[in-house]
Amino acid sequence: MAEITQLGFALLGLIHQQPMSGYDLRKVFASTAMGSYSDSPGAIYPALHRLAARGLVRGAMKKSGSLRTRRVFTITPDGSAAFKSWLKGPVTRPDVMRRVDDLLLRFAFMDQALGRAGSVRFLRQFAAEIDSYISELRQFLGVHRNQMPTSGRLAVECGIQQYTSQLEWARSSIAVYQRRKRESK
Amino acid sequence: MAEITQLGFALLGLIHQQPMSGYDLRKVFASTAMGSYSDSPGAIYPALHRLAARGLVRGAMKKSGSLRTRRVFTITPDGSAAFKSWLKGPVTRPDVMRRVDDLLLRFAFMDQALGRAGSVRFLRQFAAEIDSYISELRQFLGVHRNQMPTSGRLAVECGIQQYTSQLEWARSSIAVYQRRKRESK
DNA sequence: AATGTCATGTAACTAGTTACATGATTTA
DNA sequence: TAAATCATGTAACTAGTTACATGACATT
Repeated sequence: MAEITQLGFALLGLIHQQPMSGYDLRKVFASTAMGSYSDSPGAIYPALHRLAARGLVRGAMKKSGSLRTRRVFTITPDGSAAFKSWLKGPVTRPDVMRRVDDLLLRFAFMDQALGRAGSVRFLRQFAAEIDSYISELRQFLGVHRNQMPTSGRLAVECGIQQYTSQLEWARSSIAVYQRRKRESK
Repeated sequence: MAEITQLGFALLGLIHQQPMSGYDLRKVFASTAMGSYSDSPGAIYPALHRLAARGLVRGAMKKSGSLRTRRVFTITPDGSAAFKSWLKGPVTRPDVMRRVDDLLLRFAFMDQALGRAGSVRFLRQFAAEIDSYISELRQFLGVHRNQMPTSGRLAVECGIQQYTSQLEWARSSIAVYQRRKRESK
């Protein structure tokens, strides 16, 4: 069975929060900080139908007042399980290298679906993987810095700074959860 | 005529630096900080053929010692022009929102192809666009912060920090070029 | 009456993915 | 001789893109 795409998981996550129609989902992508996903109907409707065909969501026609009938999608138990197992997946090197945005999307959904413990577990993995990738980038720079043009070197340095800022963020976010835990005692 | 993809420009940029075979290019993607591009033959060889079909690169068979004959690609004047016009393109909001990596790739090539002035022009545009996007994110957070789960809020804050670090990088990089300019006088 | 927005969808095209094929040459 | 590496390629599949179609209702 083909894998669920990032867009699929983004849809699943939003529907997990509350039932939504395709149109609602498009508006979310168009208007919130989740702008990295396409709000084009040619992407969203087929993706929703794929999720429905696997039984991860269920669509029901719903007349809302005077407007056109909408197909509102609700998550199924299977869908909820698939979503949570996606959230729980490990943070890998390729994720960190080329899909940090997707990792942050995963994290954004985490509290509600897995609770504080899940979020903290994710952040620790995230921090560890970033930390090790920063070392790799530094090493790369050390070896190649003299053969690189200035802009090439600066571009790599931008990456290092960016990951460093994300590492700090992850550590301070763990602290936020721990503070909250103490307070709730 | 269909547009050239990011992978296409990445290939064009590397070939612009020096003639290379498909195999060489794959190794670059697999071994350097340009890991965000696929090193799969099913992506690279067709992409090279597309560039060749447009006359942007030209491939020539070359026997190198004892190994299998390689097809070494060289950039053409048309290819060089297309590459430079890509480098000179504006830094847009969608670029900043979902393709910062691609922007940094563009920048990494910039020194050699456009010189210091081009790099600085790029950095100024980059900084301006990032700055305005940070404002947008802060505003979004201000409006929605109370309706968001902790992890959602933190995820947006991670984005803000990341862009802030990139903004600082851009400004200090401009300074690097200016210092160098003074020194060379 | 014309235009705009709500809402869902499809068709044609494109580029990327995985997996395999090919064959030469080098190393164990 | 078997396995690994060099080097290029193709086939089948997938999901995304742009652009269009459809029709109900709302606004001007």
